Amino acid sequence: MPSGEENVILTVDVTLFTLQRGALAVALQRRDRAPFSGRPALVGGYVHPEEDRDTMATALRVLREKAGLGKVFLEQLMTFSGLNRDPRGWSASVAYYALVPEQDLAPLAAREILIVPAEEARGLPFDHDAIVAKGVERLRGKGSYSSLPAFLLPETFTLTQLREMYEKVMGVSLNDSAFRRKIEELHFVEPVEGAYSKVTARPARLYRLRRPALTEFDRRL
Amino acid sequence: MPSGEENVILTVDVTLFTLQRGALAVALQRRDRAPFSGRPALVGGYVHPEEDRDTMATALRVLREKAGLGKVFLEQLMTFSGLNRDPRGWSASVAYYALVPEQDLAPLAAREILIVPAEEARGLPFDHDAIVAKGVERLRGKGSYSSLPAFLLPETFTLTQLREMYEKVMGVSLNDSAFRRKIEELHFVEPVEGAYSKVTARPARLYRLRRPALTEFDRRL
DNA sequence: CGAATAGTGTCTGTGAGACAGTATTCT
DNA sequence: AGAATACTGTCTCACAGACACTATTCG
Repeated sequence: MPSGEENVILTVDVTLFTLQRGALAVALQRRDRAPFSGRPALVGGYVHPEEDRDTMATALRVLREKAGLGKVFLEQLMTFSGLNRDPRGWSASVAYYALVPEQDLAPLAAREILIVPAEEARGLPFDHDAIVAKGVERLRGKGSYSSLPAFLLPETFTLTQLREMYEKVMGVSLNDSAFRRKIEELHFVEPVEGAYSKVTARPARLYRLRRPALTEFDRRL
Repeated sequence: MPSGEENVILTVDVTLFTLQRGALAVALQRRDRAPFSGRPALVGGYVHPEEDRDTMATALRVLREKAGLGKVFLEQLMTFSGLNRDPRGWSASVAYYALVPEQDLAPLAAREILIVPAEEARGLPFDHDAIVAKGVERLRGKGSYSSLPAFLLPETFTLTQLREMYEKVMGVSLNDSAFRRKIEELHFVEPVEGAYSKVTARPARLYRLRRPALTEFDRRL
């Protein structure tokens, strides 16, 4: 029998991304217990083996219990581990990232959760700085060849909103007509019959994702 | 104090990729203990917290102890977890994948390790089928926009060898002159001064990676 | 010399950026 | 009408595939 697998702490940490004032932001929750009690950190918690089907279930439960969030886009990022990341001892944290449209953030208000711009999420406890950095990196990378940025938008959106979201996530500016062409060709979104957004001078057609899950493209947007 | 984190099994599993007879293959090791004793499975083992700095160290140790391998390309894939993947109970396995040139496989011979084509690695115990599938997926995906396939080649290689490796990993055929142009532009490899491979009719210039680590490209190869 | 493979030069089609031009709504 | 934003059409340039052509070695 192997000897050394006792006393390993297994947790899940979620980097919850959203948009705030037009910039990519992450949710930080003030910790209510030691270690680092009172300090803002990623939303996370212990894996409960008797309750959680797997770590994805842990992430969903943590989002529900600690942030009041139900359906969100959630994907595993990577696992961070080692002796020094948690003062309680050797630990492994399976990190996830979630994408939540700004409109769906209402449940967070009651829960001591701050939304801070992604670049300002520094000096966090544990190795949460590294987790956030990795999440941003993944978001930028995968954003350019997948429907990922669309999950930061409400269910229906205009092509201008979609382009602007890609621009914010990828940190570049995109040519409008080329963008429309590519969206047309990739057809991972479809127009909602007869639905128009009326917030701008000329009403714009509303689109929605054709599939509820992430779509990856052959080429970059 | 939280209640449910005891008795969680934490392991590491490594999908060791190599090339055999021109096709992508994985290393499987006959298990020497329960569960699934005697069945071929991925190379893996328990995390030893008092010995392993982190799970990457576990992977390196397991490769050293069980496969006799030292320096190999190693990257985290993702973590697989849940109640049903291991008959011993709720477990989490941090999966890694390794790339080893065919020439470096000598140490495996003495160790009950089989090399089987990636598509034939089916019916493995635990959820190792899923881990292999995810590894192949990652390899194919990342191979097209990074120097990843080069890590399956010996230290120096010809451009024809490099192209063929990309073709095998990505499962497509590439235009030779276009490939050479892109390699030139991306310059993640450099010619070795005065070194030529003499295995073909006309000797070919030998190249090596400019950086020992993975390089990601802006565009696809 | 011919076979075989390495490596180069050039043509062409496709697709992306640029940007002008048209459409629709509001004040 | 004019502003503002949505959307479309077209020009051009760059790049990738195709492929012919040259280079070098061996038998």
